[in-house]
Amino acid sequence: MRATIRDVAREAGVSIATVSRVMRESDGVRAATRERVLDAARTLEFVPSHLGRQLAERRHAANGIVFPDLSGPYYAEVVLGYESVAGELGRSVLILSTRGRDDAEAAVEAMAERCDGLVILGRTVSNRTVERLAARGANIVLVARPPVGGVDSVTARNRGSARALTEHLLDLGARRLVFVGDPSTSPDVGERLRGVREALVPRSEVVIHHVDHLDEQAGARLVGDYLTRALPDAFVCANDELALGMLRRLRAAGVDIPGRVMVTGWDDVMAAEYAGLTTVRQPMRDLGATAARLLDELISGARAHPRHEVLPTELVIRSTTLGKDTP
Amino acid sequence: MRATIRDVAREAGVSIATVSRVMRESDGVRAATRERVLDAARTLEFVPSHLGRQLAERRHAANGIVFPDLSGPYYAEVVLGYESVAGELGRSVLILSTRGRDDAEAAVEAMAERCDGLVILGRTVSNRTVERLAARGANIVLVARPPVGGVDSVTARNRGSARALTEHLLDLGARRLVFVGDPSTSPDVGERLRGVREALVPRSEVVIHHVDHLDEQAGARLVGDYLTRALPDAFVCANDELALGMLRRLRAAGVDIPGRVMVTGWDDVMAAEYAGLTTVRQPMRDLGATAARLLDELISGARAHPRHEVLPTELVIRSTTLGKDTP
DNA sequence: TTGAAAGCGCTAACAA
DNA sequence: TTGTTAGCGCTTTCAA
Repeated sequence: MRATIRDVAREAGVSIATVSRVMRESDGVRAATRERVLDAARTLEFVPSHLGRQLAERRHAANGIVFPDLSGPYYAEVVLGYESVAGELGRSVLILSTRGRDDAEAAVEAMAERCDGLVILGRTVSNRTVERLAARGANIVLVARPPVGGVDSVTARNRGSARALTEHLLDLGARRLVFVGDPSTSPDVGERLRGVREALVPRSEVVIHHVDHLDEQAGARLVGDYLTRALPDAFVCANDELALGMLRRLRAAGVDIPGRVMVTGWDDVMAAEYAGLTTVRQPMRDLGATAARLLDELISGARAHPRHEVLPTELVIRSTTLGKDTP
Repeated sequence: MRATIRDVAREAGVSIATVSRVMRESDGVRAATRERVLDAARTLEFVPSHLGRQLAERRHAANGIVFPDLSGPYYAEVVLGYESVAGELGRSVLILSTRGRDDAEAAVEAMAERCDGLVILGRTVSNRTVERLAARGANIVLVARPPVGGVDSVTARNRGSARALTEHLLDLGARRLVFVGDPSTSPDVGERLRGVREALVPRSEVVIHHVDHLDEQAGARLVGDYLTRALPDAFVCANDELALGMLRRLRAAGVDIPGRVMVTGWDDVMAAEYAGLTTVRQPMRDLGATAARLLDELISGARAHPRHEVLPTELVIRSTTLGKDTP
């Protein structure tokens, strides 16, 4: 059995209160006494129990982060940015992936019980759940999701860059665009579509091609629909994975890109560079880091009013819209 | 203030023990009583405190996982596989990234205090720390790292596939190989190099090109060294990112691949496919899932003797060793 | 500067 | 079937 505070107290010939003071480095303990306690702790290999401490302090010293998945580079980067800041702030990080979980909402609520606050990415849980948690007093920061009630949020600029991306396509002569992705799958995607629409000029148009999953398979699959009929001037994909999937099939079919059709993605994942994909880069790590800081302010009570941060994004032009096909 | 078990007991007119029984779904409570308690809990919005429960049960119901980084796809996938199994087993998952942390060892030891067991990936902490934790009674599973003492481990087959990969290169006529990566950075890399050596035939040779970081930048950088002098027949890279970085620079310099020089990676990340990179696929998600199961056995005390799992890997041949340069 | 004692919110052994 | 009570390991008044 591991040594407890009482064992140390006995060994050092002091009370448990004194041991507690020494271990917490609170002052008001004579140097000689402190030494005796530290000696005792060392010989007994005493390590204060987090469990006991947390119960007494009624705090977890841990934060949670909820995300749909970690396969794509996007969420992994966000989580990483989050972890690094949370770690610096002395908090442990609990993770929860809702992918393939039918009890996501319950799992998130359970998680909320185990930490002092949590970050929720994208469309992992319903607004109702967010509101219920907030009402219950949980500290919450939403990422890549529009604000709900008085809850903090951090998002990357979608509309403006989608507009810039679209203007780039229009400049190159594109008029018939197909937006690939479902605006209802994520708030981000909805905003991107809005940006595309805002950029339209007379005689240009955008058609939405709905897909359920924003992954390579879906992208590759939908190419078939277009090989038998007319191709648009450009495919504006909701994310890179979708675009990469399309690209592969289009190239395999010998379609000239960007000559015959242009393709764009969103995120600027690592593979995008190798595929020569024009896309929009998001500050993924910063999203996580910013969320961690906002959450810390909430937990430490340094701030009462909600904040909504919007981080900048950047258009990255490559060969799928400009230049020859080989990257 | 949130309701406690005592509030519910008072509201329902029973003792706290009964409330506890109902909340834990332990039987031996009359249906009518249970209903009264559940009603009271509902009206008071009572949610049992994990803190109190954990202290009483002296367990955390949480596992930790320690990794160097999450940027590459490799660790993200392992973590994902881990989280999904741990989640199913009803455990929360704590994460800790050692990247850019100078107090990694201390952070890991602190983490060990907050969970019932932990998984350690690669070379994140020293053997000494692993041994100290094990001696202290911590439940540990090592991933992508050779066994230490009586500690569980899970690794992917490195040597055999490295041998197969090398034989593939030799079959294509390669004789002068350069192994890129530092065997000392990770045990996996050391094993891969060993596999390469085992495959060598008379008049073939392998030279090691040491690099500190196994990322794209490092790969791109070291290409310069070879453009001014003779290229080998093949670059065998310790991972895909390194290979992708080299590939980009080599292609930019107009070097014919695989005609002039062949290139191979390891991991089969998403970008590898777009780059046409010959590589070895690892069951990344499975590594994490297997680790989670082993850890659960340790924690639940279902197993006493250490286990060492080795998962299969698969050679994936693409255009950087076979075929024309365009993927 | 130190100690005694009362919690923190729960579980679990024992008694009724 | 239910209640009483003693912890779990710590923090934190309040007194000395």
